[in-house]
Amino acid sequence: MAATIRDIREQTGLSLATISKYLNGGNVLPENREKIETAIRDLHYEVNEIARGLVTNKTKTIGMIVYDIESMFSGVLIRHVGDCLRKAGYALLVCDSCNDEKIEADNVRFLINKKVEGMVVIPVSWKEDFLLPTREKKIPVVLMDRSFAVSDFDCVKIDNRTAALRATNHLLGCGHKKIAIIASRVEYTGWERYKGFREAMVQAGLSVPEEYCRIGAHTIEFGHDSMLKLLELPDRPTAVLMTNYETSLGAVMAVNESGFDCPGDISMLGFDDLIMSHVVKPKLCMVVQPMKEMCEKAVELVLTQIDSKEERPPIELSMGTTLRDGNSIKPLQGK
Amino acid sequence: MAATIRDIREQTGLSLATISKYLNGGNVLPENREKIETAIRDLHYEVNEIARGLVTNKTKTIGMIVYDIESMFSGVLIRHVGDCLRKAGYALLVCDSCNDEKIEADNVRFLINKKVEGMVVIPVSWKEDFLLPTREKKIPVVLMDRSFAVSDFDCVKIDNRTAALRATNHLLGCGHKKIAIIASRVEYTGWERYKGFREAMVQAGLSVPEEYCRIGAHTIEFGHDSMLKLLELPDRPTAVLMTNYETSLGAVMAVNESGFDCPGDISMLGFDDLIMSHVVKPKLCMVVQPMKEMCEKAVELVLTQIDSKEERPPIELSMGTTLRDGNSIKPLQGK
DNA sequence: GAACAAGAGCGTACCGTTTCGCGAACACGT
DNA sequence: ACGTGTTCGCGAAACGGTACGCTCTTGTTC
Repeated sequence: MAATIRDIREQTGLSLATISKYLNGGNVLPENREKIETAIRDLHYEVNEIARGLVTNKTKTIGMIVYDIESMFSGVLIRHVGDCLRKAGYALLVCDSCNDEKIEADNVRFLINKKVEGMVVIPVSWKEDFLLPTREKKIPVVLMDRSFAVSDFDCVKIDNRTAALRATNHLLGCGHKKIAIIASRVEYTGWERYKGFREAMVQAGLSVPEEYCRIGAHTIEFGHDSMLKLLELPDRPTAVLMTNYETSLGAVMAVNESGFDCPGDISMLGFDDLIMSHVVKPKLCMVVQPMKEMCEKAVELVLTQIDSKEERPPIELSMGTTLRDGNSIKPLQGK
Repeated sequence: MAATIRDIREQTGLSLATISKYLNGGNVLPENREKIETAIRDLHYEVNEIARGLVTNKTKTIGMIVYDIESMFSGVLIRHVGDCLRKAGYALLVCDSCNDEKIEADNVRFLINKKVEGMVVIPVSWKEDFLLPTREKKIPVVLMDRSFAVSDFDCVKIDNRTAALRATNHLLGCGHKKIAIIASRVEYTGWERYKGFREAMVQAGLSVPEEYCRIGAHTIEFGHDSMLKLLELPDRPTAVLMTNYETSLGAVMAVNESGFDCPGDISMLGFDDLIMSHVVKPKLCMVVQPMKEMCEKAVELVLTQIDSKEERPPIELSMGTTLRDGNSIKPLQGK
């Protein structure tokens, strides 16, 4: 059906090798170049990437595994990573882990089977075991947003500790002392943010009651429940720091449903602005990540790994964050 | 590096043909089956889908083009389509049109170049021109959510007219008479929903002032602006019907920022529930689509098109919707 | 026991590219 | 006129599978 390189040979009288050379940007005589180009036009020829892939052993495809494709956070990352890759001539194969470690491990095998040349992964699991198969096959991997305690993989993320520390300091600066935190237990990210929070509190000479620390799942539900529990405490906190997108969302939900007023009754500071900060009232003060830049870096890392054959130690990129103002924080006359 | 079918031949002493037959589920002698299986285990053999694709001319890949990957609506659809395809042994290549017709057209060409066997498309354009290349190559296409005025493609969507009509009747049933609508101008979907709305109003013997009809872009911004304008009218509507996800989101935003109260000052009825109806206060009453079922149908349609070689007239599937209760509608003592 | 059918295995051509080694043609300086 | 170097083209062998048509075993039936 479709024209092949052989059809071009027929029409031009040249050899396969010459035509192939032309297709790959090699030098051919102007006269032959002409012939080939008209033949391509006449026959509507397009190179068959499958056949090319068979011999070059390259698929020009990168796999991306996201923890939850329904999350807007994933969506934004997918868009930017896809854009960058497209510019570099690569395609993106997206897999959704549905927040499930088993599916995540399946995804890795699936992508290997699809012969992707590299992977960008926002992991669900706490351990890197599920990525082991990529090591066997020497497939470059770049983690995003989340990394592991001891990691052997390239990673692009934000400086979680500092971000949380500064966010907490902001609350402290507004006069808050009774600050609660909602964080995720499972991975490094949540843990680092939690540490940043504790550090700021210790520096301020404040102690944090057990019941102010809600460490749990990375879900809207957990954020929701945690916030409700916090609001029910006899000694309510005056401010809450939510350390990821999902729990921020859930917490906002809970406050809106509870009848409490933000910032009147409780101040809030969230993480990971997406459209959310606009849709909720009042506008949420948030820690925002440079998502586009992170994606550019991630793509850069995975492509350089592909290009250079030598091993190199893993690179961990820590990007800065900014604190975006809102009016979800009430200044307290302190001390 | 990786083991090939030829390595298996070495170890087993069988021929390529026999091994290939085994791999494709053919019958081989139990004794040979045994040999092949141990060889596969020993050598960690995995079939090379690229090579297989070259000869069978099949990639076992479906392309999906979504209008905006940052929209949760897209995310949900991607997840379900991906799930269904995976079960059928197909991979999903996702492309993001960024609400841009030019990018959309590029995406079609890109997917054709990637030799996908079929496409699932949530279009941005109002015309089907950009899909013409798929016709030339005889690549099956299924549209989702949005179709064209005169369409030559399979399509899975909801019964937009009825959905809007019933939603409007619900508002009317609550005693509302001054009902405004925010709809998208561009495609069939928005137009049908608008027609359903008009129909219900006419049936109720009510006229709709010009300034109550906000027909425009399919964006959060348009929803936001429209709602603000409606709230500023000297003769404010008592209820607003938002006919898609983005404008619903924008409208909610606007009300929250404006200081008006919902449902006290204004009642709202939205379209396309995603997590949104929980995160906003009060809980939004919404028209919800059977998204999972729609995806199952879409995949079914595209796969049957692939399997059967004969042409058949396009199938347009119209699914029913349900009206999900909330408390964003204030009952009026009418008449 | 011959005729025949069914089942299994085998060779080999092919899918559409790239790549490698080699040779032809040409230009140049001496 | 000759060696030298450069440029460009060619033939053929991969790459890793599938599939067609043939042969060779078996087992069954009369």
